[in-house]
Amino acid sequence: MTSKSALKREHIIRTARSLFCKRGYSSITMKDIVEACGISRGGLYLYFDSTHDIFLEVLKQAEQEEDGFNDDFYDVAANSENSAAKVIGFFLKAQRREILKKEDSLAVATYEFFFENKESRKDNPIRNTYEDMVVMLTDLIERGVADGELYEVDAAAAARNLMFVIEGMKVTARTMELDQQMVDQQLMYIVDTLIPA
Amino acid sequence: MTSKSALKREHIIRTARSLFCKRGYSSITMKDIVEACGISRGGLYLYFDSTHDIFLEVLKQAEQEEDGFNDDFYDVAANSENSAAKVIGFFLKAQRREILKKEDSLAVATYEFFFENKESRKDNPIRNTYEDMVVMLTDLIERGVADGELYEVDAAAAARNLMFVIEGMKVTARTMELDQQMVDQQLMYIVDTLIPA
Amino acid sequence: MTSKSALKREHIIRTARSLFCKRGYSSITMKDIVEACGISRGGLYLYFDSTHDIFLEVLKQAEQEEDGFNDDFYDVAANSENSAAKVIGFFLKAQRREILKKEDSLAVATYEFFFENKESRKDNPIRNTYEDMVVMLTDLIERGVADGELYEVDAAAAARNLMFVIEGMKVTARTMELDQQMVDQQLMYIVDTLIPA
Amino acid sequence: MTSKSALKREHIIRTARSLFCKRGYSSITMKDIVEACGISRGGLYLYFDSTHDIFLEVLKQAEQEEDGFNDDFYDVAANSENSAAKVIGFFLKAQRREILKKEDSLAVATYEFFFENKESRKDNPIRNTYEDMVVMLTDLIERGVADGELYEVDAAAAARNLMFVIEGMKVTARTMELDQQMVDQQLMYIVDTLIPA
DNA sequence: TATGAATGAGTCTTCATTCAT
DNA sequence: AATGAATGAAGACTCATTCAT
Repeated sequence: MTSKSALKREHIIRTARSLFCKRGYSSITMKDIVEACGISRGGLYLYFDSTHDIFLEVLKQAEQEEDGFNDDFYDVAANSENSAAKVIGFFLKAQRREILKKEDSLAVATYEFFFENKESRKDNPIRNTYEDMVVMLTDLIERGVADGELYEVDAAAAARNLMFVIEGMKVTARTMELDQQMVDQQLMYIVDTLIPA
Repeated sequence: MTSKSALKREHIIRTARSLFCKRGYSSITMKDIVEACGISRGGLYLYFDSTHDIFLEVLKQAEQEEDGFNDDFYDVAANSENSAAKVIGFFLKAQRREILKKEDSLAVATYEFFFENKESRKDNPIRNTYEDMVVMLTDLIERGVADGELYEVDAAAAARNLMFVIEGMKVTARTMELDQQMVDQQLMYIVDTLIPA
Repeated sequence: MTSKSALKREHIIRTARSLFCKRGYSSITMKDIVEACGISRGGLYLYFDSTHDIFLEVLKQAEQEEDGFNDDFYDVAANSENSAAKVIGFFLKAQRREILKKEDSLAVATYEFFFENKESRKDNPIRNTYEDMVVMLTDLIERGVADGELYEVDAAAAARNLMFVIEGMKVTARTMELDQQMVDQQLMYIVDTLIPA
Repeated sequence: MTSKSALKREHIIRTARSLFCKRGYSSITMKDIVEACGISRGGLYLYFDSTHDIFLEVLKQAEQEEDGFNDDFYDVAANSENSAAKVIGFFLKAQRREILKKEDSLAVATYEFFFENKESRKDNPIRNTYEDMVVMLTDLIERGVADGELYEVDAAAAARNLMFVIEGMKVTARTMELDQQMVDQQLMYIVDTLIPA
């Protein structure tokens, strides 16, 4: 049975998450969260000491969901029936969604959080998930190269390159303008540099 | 003639810039700037109404300096004596510096600023300089392709790809960890996808 | 039979007392006591309504212990075998300990409590014990004077004088500095003014 | 010319002082002072950072006034025309006022302050003034003894004894009850132990 | 122009106290 | 009896902004 207290904690995290998605990290105050949750000032402090702590929790939870995707991705990648090209396509499609996501994205909040918290950079859920992804991509590309499906590229470098392009588009979508067309153009370009026509 | 007032304005902008470099955009207050400048509270308001306005001015000035570089780059690129490969190398070396710059970089402040100011995204100096760069790179790559110096790529897509990888590394260097080695690996990789060995 | 409830009450009082000894009266909150006792917030309120009430109870109990000493003192004083000088020496030695006691003393808390609670000044356990002591000392000195053991002093005034010097040293030890040597000097001085060499 | 700012500072100190006299130290908040002064919350912070700092200033000022008395006392004591007995009488009369002072006394606030601030005990204006007084009294009693005006007492011990009795009465007047009669009785007693009839 | 004192709104944080279980 | 979640009032502190000089 989930205790009432655990449910409330959940409620706070979910509410806070939607605030962080809408308005980023830096500008959110404990008061904002209190009001959005419809609880008392003191009540929030029973569960969390600061927006920093709350965001960490939001991140942790978001990563768990993301890990779900990664697991799926891993399964797909591990299945030798699927060609590397196909898996890469699957991956890019998912990333495309992330890049273009507006309402529901923690991207801006996460950037802001890590700008402010240099200490947290080394060991945090985001970082770990990120590195996992690099490893999976590297393996995948290696396999593709071995199978002659992909160009003869340095798999590790290519994997990271992919990640940097995606990261670059993610941040550009949130600081300048980035339309769907351009994302598609880029993804296509990446595919072209990896997969012989 | 530079009036006293213009000098003071300059002084404010320069001082604020160093604050923004050190501590980003969001956390800087009018009070911080007043204190760093050694002027009076009221005095600052004679010149600027908010940190927002000041940052805009800082950006404008930073872009002017950058334009200086762009002009140089343009000259180098336009000089038909220089091979496209050589110019791209020149460009990448400059970007490498930007990516790894710690002390003196407005990157974090700029990200924070545009995260908070969605309105400013469409028309701002950064954006314009950025687009100028894309155009120059596109021209350059086109020429390289035409000369048979580069692989047969879609010049526009390749130019943007370059920019996204760089942007991705810039933001990663400021939210996670990114060492010089990895930057070099990536730049090498880019070169390899463009320039036949 | 000691009920469970009475035991808990005891536990609270004892725990609170050690807090008051360590940190005085004013700064102690109900929360502090709850946490030190390891009981629930609501639980404490079943027994006491405020730190004020708790402190009163602590005082009452402390006075009972002190009354034990006073009874002993009274017995010693009443025993005509003991010279007045000897009894006074016995008394001063005990006071010396009190004055210099650091860890385990309620002195600061008591001062703070009565500073804040003017109403309680007239009738409280401290006051009563104090007056008992004055009476005992007065009797003792009277006897000593009658026996020719002490100088011819006004016994009531001398008794109070003794008490004021002690009080003065007690408070000085807790607001300024007061070393053991000075206490001894003073006790010696008092003895000299009372007892012919 | 006294600047407006210095006047306001003065105003704050005077207002705070009367609060400290009325209600002691611990219970006074920055808000209390703000309201008593009729200024804004932020306004007070322009001058002082905490009640601690304000009280220190109040003490400093009070000590300056007290030093005025001490100077007078010193002059009287130094004038060889005045017998030691007369000077002691002068001193005791002044202390009598202090002990019985109700409205206008910083005594309680000062005790509370030093209970809370053990660090400040060693070097603070109160302490210094106190030690000055001990020295003056010691000199005075020494002289009185030399002149045969006083009993043959240890001057240093007698001076401190005097101070402790006074301190004892001061604190007793503020934690229990102490009427004028008892004070007079005690002062008389002190005189009797020092000055032959 | 320039100053810096002054304001007051906004946020953080802690606690006494209550109350459903 | 006992728990501990919840509340809301209270106080600390900071800043953007104004204004008299």
